[in-house]
Amino acid sequence: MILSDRRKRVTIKDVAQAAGVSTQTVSRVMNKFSYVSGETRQRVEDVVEQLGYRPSTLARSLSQQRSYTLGVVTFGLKYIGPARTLNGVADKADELGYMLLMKELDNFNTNRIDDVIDSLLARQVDGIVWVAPEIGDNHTWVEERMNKIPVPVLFLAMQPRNGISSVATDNYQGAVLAIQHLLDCGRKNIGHISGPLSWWEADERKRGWKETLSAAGFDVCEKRCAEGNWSSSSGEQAFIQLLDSFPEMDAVFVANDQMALSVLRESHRRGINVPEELAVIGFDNIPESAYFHPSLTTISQDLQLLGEQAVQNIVEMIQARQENRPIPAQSIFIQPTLVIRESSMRI
Amino acid sequence: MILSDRRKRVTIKDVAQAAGVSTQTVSRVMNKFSYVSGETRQRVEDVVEQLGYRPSTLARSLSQQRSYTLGVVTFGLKYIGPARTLNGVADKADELGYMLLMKELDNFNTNRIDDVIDSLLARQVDGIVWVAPEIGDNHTWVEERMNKIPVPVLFLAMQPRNGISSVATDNYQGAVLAIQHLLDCGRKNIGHISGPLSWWEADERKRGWKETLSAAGFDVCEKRCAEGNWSSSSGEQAFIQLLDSFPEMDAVFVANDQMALSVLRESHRRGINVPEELAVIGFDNIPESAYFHPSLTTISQDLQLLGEQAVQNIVEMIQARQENRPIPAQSIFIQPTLVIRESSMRI
DNA sequence: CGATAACATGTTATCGATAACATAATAGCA
DNA sequence: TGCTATTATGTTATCGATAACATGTTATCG
Repeated sequence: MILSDRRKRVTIKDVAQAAGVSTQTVSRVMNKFSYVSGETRQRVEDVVEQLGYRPSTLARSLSQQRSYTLGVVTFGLKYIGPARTLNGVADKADELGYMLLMKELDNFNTNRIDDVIDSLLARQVDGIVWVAPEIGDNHTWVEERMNKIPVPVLFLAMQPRNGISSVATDNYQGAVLAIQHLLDCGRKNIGHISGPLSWWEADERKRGWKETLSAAGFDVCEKRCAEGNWSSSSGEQAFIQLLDSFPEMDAVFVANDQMALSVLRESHRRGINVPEELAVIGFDNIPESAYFHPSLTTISQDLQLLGEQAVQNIVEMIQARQENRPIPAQSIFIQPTLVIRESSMRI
Repeated sequence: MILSDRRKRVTIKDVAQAAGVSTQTVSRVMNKFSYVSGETRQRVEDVVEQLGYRPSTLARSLSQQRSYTLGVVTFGLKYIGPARTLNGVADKADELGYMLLMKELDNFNTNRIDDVIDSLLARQVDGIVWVAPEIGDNHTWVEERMNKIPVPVLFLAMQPRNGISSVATDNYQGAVLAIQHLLDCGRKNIGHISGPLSWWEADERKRGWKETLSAAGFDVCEKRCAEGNWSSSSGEQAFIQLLDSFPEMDAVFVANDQMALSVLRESHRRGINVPEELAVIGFDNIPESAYFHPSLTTISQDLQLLGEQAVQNIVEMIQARQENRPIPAQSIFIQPTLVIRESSMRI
C-alpha cells in the first residue's frame, strides 16, 4: 500500500494518535531494537498497515544528520564506460541500503565543481563518489579542497594520490598485457593509437606500451604512435597517420575498442590482412567487439566491478567516520584481463 | 568556499547571531524577494561569505514540502540506450534546477516496485521519471497504482495509455521508414529480425515491418521473421534461422544495431554480399554503426532528446500541480530518422 | 523482602530551515 | 496632522522524525 489518501501525508503523529501511543513508541516500532511490548508493537503495526504509513526519510535524515544517500558526480554518461561504472555503483548502493543523488558535469569549470559539491552537501549526502575522468589538471583542486569537505569522497579512475581514496583500473598493466601478448605472437613492430593524452588513463596505457617495448629491447620513437580522442573517426585518422609514419608496423595496440573498430575497417578497405599482416588489439571489451570482423582481441576492464568496489569502500569510510575510527585513505587498482580473439594471431 | 570548519555545519542561526539579526532575516536575504534594507542585506551577505554558510536543502525541503528533486527509476543502465536517455534526463534536470535521486531496478518483481516508489516518496521527490522499458505486462500495475502516488509520474518508452503521461520514440514509424527505404531500393523480399517480442518497442517495430509490407502488397508470413534478444549473439542465431526459412530474402530489417552487426559479420563469413545481395538496415544508430563494414544504414532515435523532453514535461506537471491547475496527461511521440549508409543500396 | 536491573512508555528538545503572524518605523497623502 | 500603506524586522509555530532524559512497572536475586 502506497498512500491511502493522496491529499495528505500520513505522519508519525497520525499513527501515534490512532494507536493511542506516543510518537516515540511508533518510532521504536519502526526502528526495532528497543523495548516495546508485543501487544503494543502489534497494535502499532496494524495501524501502520492500515493507514499506509511510511516514515519520511527526509525528516529522519534531518534529525539524524545522516541521509543514507551518496552523492554521485558523473561525466560523459552518454558513453558506455561511465554508464557501466554507474551501473555498478547503483547496484552496490542498493545492496547496502543507500540511494544515489546524481549530478552530471558538463565541463570542468572549477566554480561549477564547488557548486556541485555544495549542492550535494546541502542535501546531507553521507559521502561522494566521483565518477569523472582525470583530464589535464582538472583534479588539482582536489588536493586543496578535500580537507574542507566534511564527508568522505572517493574518486574513480584517478591517479593515486596520497591521502585520497580512489579506485581505478590498472591501465598500465592492461597495456603491458596487450604488448606482451603481441610480442608472444611474434610481432616486432608494434604501433600505438592512444586516447587523448591529457587523460590520465590514456597516458597510462601509452606508458605501458612504451615501457614494455623498451624493456624488450625495442625502439619506441614517437613516430610509432598517434593520438586519437576515443571516437571511431579519430581512430581512423590516427591509423592513417600511423600507416604513413610507421609503414613496417605489423601490430597495433589501440587504446579503446571504438578506435580499434575503425582500424579494422580501414585495414580491410586498404587490403591489409588482419591478423596476418597486422595484428590489432583494443581496450575495454565492449560487447560488440566479439562481433567485429575479424573479432577483436582486447583488454577487458570490469567497470561494473569498479563501481561496486567504489561504493563498498566509501560505505566503509562512512561507517568508520560514524564510529570515530581513523579512516586510512587507500588507492585500489583493479586488474584488467586479456581476451584473445581473431584479430591477433601468432605468426 | 565550501565549509570553513569541518567540525560542524554552519547553520542559519550561526549567521543570524553573527550578523545580529533574526534567522528570518537571514532567510529573507538568502531567498531575495522580500523586504530587507540594503544595509542589513550587505551585513548578512558578508557574514554568509565569511562563515561559508550554505543553507540546508534538506531542512528547506522538509519545511516547504518540496525538494526540487526528481526520482528516476532506471533499468539496464549498462546498455547504451538507457544510459543515453539518463544523460538527457540529467542535463535537463540540471538546467531546470532539479537534482536526481536514482534507483536502479534489477528485475520486475512488483513488490520491489512498490518499495522503490515508496523510498522515493519518503525522500519527498517532487516527481518520478520512469526510465524502464515496458516488457510483457510489467506496466499493468501502473493503472491501479498511479492514482495513489501523490506526485506526478512520467513514463519513458511506454505504450500510450489514457490518463498517463509518457514520452516515447515512435518505433512503429521508424520501422515504416526503414521498410519504405528498402522498398525504394527495389527490394522485394524483406525479412525481419525482431527484438524480444515481449518488449513493447520490439513489437512496435515488427508491426511497422508487417503493416508496411502488407500495405505494399507483399506477403508477410512468420517465416520471414525471427526473434532475437537484442544481443549480437542472438542476432546471429536469428539470422541463421532466417536464411534457412526465407532463402529468397534480399533485405533484412534488424531491430537494433547490435544484432545488425552480427548479420553483417555472418553474411561476410558466408560470402553473401552486402548490400548487393542483401540489404541490411538497423535501428538505434549507435556511434559504432558508421564504422561497421559495410557501414550500416539505420534508424536513428534521439534518446538524449527523449530524456530531456521527459524532464521538461514532468517539471511542467509539477508546477501545474503546485499552482493547483488541472494537469492534462499527454503521450508524446518522438520521430526517429533514417540514416542511409552503405549497407542498403538501390538495385 | 527490599534493591537493582530490565522492560515499557512518555515528555521535551532538537535537526535547519520556512510560513504565518505580529510589530515597529517610516513615508505618502488627504 | 493624523491615517493608511509600505518597508523592515522579530516571534512563534511547523515540517516529520529521532535523541536524550524521565518515569513507572515488572522481574530477579542475594
